[in-house]
Amino acid sequence: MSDKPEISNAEFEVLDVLWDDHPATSNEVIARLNDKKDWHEKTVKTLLGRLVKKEVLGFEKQQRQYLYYPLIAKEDYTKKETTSFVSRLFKGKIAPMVAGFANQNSLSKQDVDELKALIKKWEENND
Amino acid sequence: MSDKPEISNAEFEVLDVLWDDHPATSNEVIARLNDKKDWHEKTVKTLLGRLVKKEVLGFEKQQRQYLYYPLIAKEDYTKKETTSFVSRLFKGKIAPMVAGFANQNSLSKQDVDELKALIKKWEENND
DNA sequence: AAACATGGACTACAAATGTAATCAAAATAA
DNA sequence: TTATTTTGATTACATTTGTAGTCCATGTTT
Repeated sequence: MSDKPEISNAEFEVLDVLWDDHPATSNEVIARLNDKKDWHEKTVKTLLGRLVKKEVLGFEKQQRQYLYYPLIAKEDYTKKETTSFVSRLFKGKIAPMVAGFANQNSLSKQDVDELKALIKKWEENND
Repeated sequence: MSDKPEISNAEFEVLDVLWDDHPATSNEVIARLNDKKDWHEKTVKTLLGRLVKKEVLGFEKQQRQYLYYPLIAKEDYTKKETTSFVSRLFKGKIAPMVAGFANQNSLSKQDVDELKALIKKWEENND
């Protein structure tokens, strides 16, 4: 039925600023990307166009400009990506991935507290 | 100094069977991939060649064939990939990623136990 | 109104990627 | 030994991706 979008890295950056706040004109997107990336205006417009063609973004005309907005929720996207990432690299097991992460990066107390909260919630639902 | 390998999806599949067991001839790799992927022999060989060129794989000649083996550890690769994944999609915070995962997939008791063990270990080292 | 600026559409083009086929040298079979 | 097979090396080719440039219609400035 519906095809998985297959969003490239560069496209993702564009989509991400729209997730942050939308709708937005191409110029707003360009301006916001300017902080992070050193992309030519035309490049960003190409990426916007590609995302529209991929049905990842929609837009509505405001006079002569377009107001772009995401057609997929960041949450949905990240969940799917995470599932496939964990499945590819960690045989679908989340703990080894967290272990590798913790080992490479430093976990803050807050990270740990949040994880504990998650676990607690899980345990409440599974007893 | 050293370049990040930039391993494509197809290349990753090949590398992954070599992580499972190596060294291996191209035919062994092809055979093992056959279970998962429906790739032509020539395709796999191309991928092996590209991985060698990228210095992700090494090989030594055994008579006329090559015995391929990984030049990078899966553990190192997954750690780096995980860090960059979490950083891109979750602003570097591990808990939201686990939350999204747990919400999309079902966590087993074992998953939770492993997470708890990780946390415990962290707490022992940080008091 | 004439000239210029702006915005999206279309075109460009090299590198990476997926997916093989062809070639040549060596090993093997007839 | 001659034909055939096998193996890696080289070549092929469409698509995707990164990164813009050009065209054209419309909006804006003088």
